[in-house]
Amino acid sequence: MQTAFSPADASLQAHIAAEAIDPRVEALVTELIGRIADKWTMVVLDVLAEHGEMRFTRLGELVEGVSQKMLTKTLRQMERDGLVTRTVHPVVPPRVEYKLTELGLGLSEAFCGVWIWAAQHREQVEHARQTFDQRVAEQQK
Amino acid sequence: MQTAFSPADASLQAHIAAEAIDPRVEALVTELIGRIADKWTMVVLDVLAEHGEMRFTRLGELVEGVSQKMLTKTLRQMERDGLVTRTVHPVVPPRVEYKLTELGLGLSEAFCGVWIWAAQHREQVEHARQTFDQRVAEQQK
DNA sequence: TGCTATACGTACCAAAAGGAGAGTGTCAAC
DNA sequence: GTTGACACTCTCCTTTTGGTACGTATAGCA
Repeated sequence: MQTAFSPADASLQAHIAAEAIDPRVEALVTELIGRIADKWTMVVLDVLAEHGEMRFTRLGELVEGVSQKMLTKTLRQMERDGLVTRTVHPVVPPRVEYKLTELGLGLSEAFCGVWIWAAQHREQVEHARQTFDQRVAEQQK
Repeated sequence: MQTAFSPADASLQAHIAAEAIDPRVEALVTELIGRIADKWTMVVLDVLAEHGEMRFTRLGELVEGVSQKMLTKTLRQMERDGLVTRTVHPVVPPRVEYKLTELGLGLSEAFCGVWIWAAQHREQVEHARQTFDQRVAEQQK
């Protein structure tokens, strides 16, 4: 066994100082973030935050590149996590509306900081990548 | 072809209003976030932000559950993206120190909001999941 | 009698992620 | 002479992810 280094832990304690330092909190938070921070969830969150209530097909148009399968899966997951509500109108061609809950809206606001950071530092990251790749290429010569 | 809905887009324009509305910006930002927001990168970012400079093995201890393979890969990627610096001391048992750059530090701060949100709303999410699962189970009866 | 639209569900399959475990090189300590 | 520390690297193998394509129900329309 070389995987999973020793369980010495207790990190992150300073993070939310007044909040609980529950031993399982970090694991749960990590899992939550891991689940939320996949590509599609983030984009759907973003589109929904900007356009409000929306139907399935329209969402699929705005979330560029997503397949129907993934959109369905992502929306189900978000519904399960309480981030969106799914309203089915029992009409002839089915009509389903998706909308962010308060919880989802709050998350999208929390993520806003990351979006802004990414937009502002995009060039720096790209430059760093070029430099790194160049260095690696030279070492291999 | 049913995948990838029509390319009607132009979303997110309001996001960083004054900033460029470059057609490729969104794609690049999305890719950047997608890369950054994987499980290990986030945790490494967090641990490094709290403990400062650190060696490989120690990092592996604090990032609970990570395998050496994944830790190496994650760190290489972060180095490539300019988030960490890797300092090799050419001594007998190798000694390598990892440290966040300004860029990495900035990102960890941007992510802080998400951490806080996750910690604060963990119970709500768990409750939503239980409700959802129950509803699904009842529908299948 | 088809045809279309909507919001999926499902079967199949390829690619990627990621864990387990062993190997590597070097030098110092026992 | 062998063991151990460190920071990996490599191979093998399983699991997960995600894309493609097709199926489905219903009713209005031509």
